[in-house]
Amino acid sequence: MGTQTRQSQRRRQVLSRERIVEAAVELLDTEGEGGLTVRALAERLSTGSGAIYHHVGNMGELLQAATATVVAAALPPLRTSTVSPQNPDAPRPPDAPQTPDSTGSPEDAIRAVALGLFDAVLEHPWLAAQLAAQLTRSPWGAVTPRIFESIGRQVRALDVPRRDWFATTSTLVHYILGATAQNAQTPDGTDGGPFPETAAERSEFLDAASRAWQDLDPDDYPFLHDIADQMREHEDREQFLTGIGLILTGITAGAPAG
Amino acid sequence: MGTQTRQSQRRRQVLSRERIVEAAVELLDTEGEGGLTVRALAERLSTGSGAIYHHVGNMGELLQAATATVVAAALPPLRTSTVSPQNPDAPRPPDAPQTPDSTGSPEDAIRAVALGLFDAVLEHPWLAAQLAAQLTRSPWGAVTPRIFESIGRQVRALDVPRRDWFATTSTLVHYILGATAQNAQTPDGTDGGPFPETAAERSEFLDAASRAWQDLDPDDYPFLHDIADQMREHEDREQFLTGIGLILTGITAGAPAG
DNA sequence: ACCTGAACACCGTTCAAGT
DNA sequence: ACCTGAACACCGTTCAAGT
Repeated sequence: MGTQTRQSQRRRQVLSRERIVEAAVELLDTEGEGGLTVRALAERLSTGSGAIYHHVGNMGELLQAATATVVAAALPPLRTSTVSPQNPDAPRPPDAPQTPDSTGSPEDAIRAVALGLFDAVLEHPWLAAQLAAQLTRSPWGAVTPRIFESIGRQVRALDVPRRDWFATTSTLVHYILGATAQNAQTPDGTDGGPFPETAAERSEFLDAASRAWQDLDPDDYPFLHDIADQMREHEDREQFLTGIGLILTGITAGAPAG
Repeated sequence: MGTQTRQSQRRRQVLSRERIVEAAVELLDTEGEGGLTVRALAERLSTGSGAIYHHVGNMGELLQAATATVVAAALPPLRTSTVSPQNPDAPRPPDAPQTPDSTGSPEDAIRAVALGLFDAVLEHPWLAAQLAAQLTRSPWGAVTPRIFESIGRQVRALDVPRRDWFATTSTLVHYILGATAQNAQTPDGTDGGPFPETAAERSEFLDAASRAWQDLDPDDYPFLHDIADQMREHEDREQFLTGIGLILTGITAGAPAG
């Protein structure tokens, strides 16, 4: 047990893809979208800029990995951790607690998944733009499948005919991503920079937007003019859940339980 | 009618914000996301890079203006022109199918608005990323209000109680933007570059994605594994309309006509 | 194998200088 | 007022050179 052989705690930890992604997330969280830079990353990891490319290959790939990491942490685990599904001969104790999935309705589980993403975006404002970017850049790869799986399982648990699974899940995922994108609350200030987000600032922000809607020509924008006050007073989270509820109603109304 | 006073067609037209935005759209259309550059723009307009900043002030502002222009062209006019129901100067893509006429039900009008955006994204692949970016950057300003107004008017025409106008419209808009974002069909190739998009390429693309889903560990991704074939065979436009229909069902089921 | 860091080919933006 | 275009302060990425 030499004294100098192990400084693993904090000093010269070997560079790895995992450590780089972790540092990238921290940088994005603290400095904003524009804060993630190969040079900044290298400095934070006490290494040269070129070293990054030995583990990551690409800035886009790094952003994708950072996004995937945060998304995975925000969603329920893929495998229920308590019991291994690979062990069919394991005897079930008669008093075994039911699995977490079976406790609530599928609707509640969908709401939980959606809120997990919603909250992740509040915690990591850069995530909204990244989710959207990833959705447009690699629609079926990268982070989307992870979200699709979490939602789709619950759709399957609803009384949705098999042929509608894909369309139904797509609708939910698209809504969640669209709604989530708008809730980044990163005002316009020339992208990047640390994020605001006190309650007072949010209120001020909505006030300004509401006034802007009210100042629009009522002949061009009669609707916006009408609901400018409704917009100012809306609550993001509540509105988000209302949307989920609307879609769930549409789903179950189309295929009533039988 | 002088011979030399008007060379407005192509030569030394005075630089203007409008002309710059127009050139930006062309550049984005032909060269892809990465093709819009102040230098490229200046060259295309036969001017210096600094001249751009006399009219636009900002790259972000320019992107916003380009997005707003294309979106406005894709949506029905804000004021109904009293006489002619048709819009003669609207540039229609050569193979664009006709959209449902707005003379029908509010539901059909909503579908028409949504399809207008859907088709605009097909025609301008860069639009998907820009819509998403604008949604996250200035959620209530820029292009969102224009879309909100078009959808909201039709929501008002449905039997939705006034207090639900905002939430209902938000839900539709969020879904439309989320679904639209995924339909950019711009594969991963290091953003920018001219876009692909033959039918064969699309099919190949979906095939690869479907195979990728099938190759996932069925213990981690049972749902994706199950619907991989459904994903491959889905038709974007039809799926998009199914989602709209689902939400419309939810809306009318929640507030039945009375 | 892993890392260094100068160098390269780009960006957006500015600004003295021209007309 | 409008435009020019060199210059500035950045980027991401590469690659000979080190260990």
